[in-house]
Amino acid sequence: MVPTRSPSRVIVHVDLDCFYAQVEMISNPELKGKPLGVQQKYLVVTCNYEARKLGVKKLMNVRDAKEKCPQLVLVNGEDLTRYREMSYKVTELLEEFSPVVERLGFDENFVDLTETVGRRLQQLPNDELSAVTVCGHVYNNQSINPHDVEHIRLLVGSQIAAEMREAMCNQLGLTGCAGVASNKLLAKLVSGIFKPNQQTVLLPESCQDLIHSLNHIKEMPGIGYKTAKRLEALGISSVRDLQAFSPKTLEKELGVAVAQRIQKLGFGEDNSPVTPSGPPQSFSEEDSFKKCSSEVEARKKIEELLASLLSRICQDGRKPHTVRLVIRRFSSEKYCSRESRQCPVPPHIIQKLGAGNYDVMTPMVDILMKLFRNMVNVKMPFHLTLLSVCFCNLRALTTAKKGPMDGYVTSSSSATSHSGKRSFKMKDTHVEDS
DNA sequence: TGGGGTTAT
DNA sequence: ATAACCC
Repeated sequence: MVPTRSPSRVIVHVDLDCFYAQVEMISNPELKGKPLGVQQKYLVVTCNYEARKLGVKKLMNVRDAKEKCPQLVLVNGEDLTRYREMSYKVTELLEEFSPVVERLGFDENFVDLTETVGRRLQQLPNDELSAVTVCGHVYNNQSINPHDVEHIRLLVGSQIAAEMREAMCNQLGLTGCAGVASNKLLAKLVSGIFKPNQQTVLLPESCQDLIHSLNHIKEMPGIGYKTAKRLEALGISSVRDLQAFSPKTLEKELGVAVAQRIQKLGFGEDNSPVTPSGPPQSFSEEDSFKKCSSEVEARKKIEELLASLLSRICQDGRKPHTVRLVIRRFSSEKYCSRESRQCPVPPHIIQKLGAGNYDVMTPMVDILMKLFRNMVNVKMPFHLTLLSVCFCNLRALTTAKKGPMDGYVTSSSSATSHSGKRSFKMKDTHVEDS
C-alpha cells in the first residue's frame, strides 16, 4: 500500500448581510428601502446598507448616528428571540447540504462540503470534469486550471454555495455572502471580499495574496484584542512580521499552544475541523444598565431574565443541570470584567422544568439571590452595570428510574454523555436549597 | 460597546 | 471561575 494523502477540504463560510436589520425588514416590510438601524441601549449595533451609505457604522452611538443620518429609522433589538429563531432556521437549512455545520454567532456558519463535493464529482462523467464552471467571483481573478482537481473541487464548492444562498433567499428571504476555500480561516477571509450578497472562491495559488491583504494581525480571525496587543509589544504588526518571527520566542511569550496556532494562521494554515454545533450548550439572558445598587432592584431584574429563560428552556425540552449568575461591577478602569457564581439546579426543580411550570420561579429566584449575595456584599454600597443568568450543562432527560433498562445504554444517556462530561469537574458554589 | 455564544486553562 | 476568542 502506498500511503495515501487525504484530499484537501472544501469549506464554505456563509455570512448573512446585516442580519438583525434583515430580520426587522422581514417583520415589517415598510422598513425596506429606508435607512434602518437596530438599537440596543444607546448603540446602533447593526444597520442596513441604505444606512451605511449615509455614514452609519456598526456599533455607532445613537447620537452620532442620528447626527450623521437624521432620517435614520431605529428599531429596538434588545430582545434576540426572533433573531435567534431565524438564525437556527439558517443553520438547519445549511445542514441539508451537509450535516457538518458550525455556527459562529447568530449570522455566520461554516459548512464542510468535502464529502458533498466528492459525491457530486463521482456522479460526473470523466469528460465533463473539465467543464465544471465557477459560481460567483474568483479571488484575485485567478485563472482556473480545468485539469487541476483541487480547482475543480473548489468550483463545485462554489456551485453548492450558490445553491445555499439561493435556498436562503427563496425559503427564508435572506441574503448573504459566501466564501469557499480549503479551510475555515481562508473561507472566512474570502467570504468578505465582495460585499453584500455575493460569493468568492479562493484557489490555492492566491492564498498568500489573501492573507497579505490584511493590513494588521488584529484582522486575523483567532487573534483577538489581547493577543494583538501582546504581539504588537513584540514588534509584530503585519502578517509578514508574524510569519518571520522566531517560533521559539513566540512560544515563550504566548505559550506553545497559542503560539503555534496563530503562527500557522499567519501562513493561512488552519487545520481546525468544522465542528457541528448541534443544539446550544447554554441559554443566557442579560441586561445592562447604568446603575443597580440595591438587592430588591437586582431581584426584579433577575426575575425578568429568569422568566424569559424558563420559557426558552421549556421550548428546548432539555434540562439544565447548572445555573449561573453573572455580574459586572461599575469600575471605570477594568474593561469588561465580569464575575460569576454557579451551582447545580436541585433535582426537584429539574423535574418540574418540563411541564411549563410556574412554581419553579420562586425557588430559582431564591437560589439566584444566594448566588448574588455570595458575590455582592449587600451590607456595603455596590454599583452594578450588568446582570446575566445562564443555564448550562443541558441534558436530554432525567431518566434516573430503576428498571429492566438499567445497565443499557439508552438514547437519553448516550445523548447526555457528551455534554455531561464537560462540567462535572467545575466547582459549584454551595447554596442550601430553601 | 450590546446581548449573546464557544473553548481552554 | 476566569480569560480568551467569535459575532
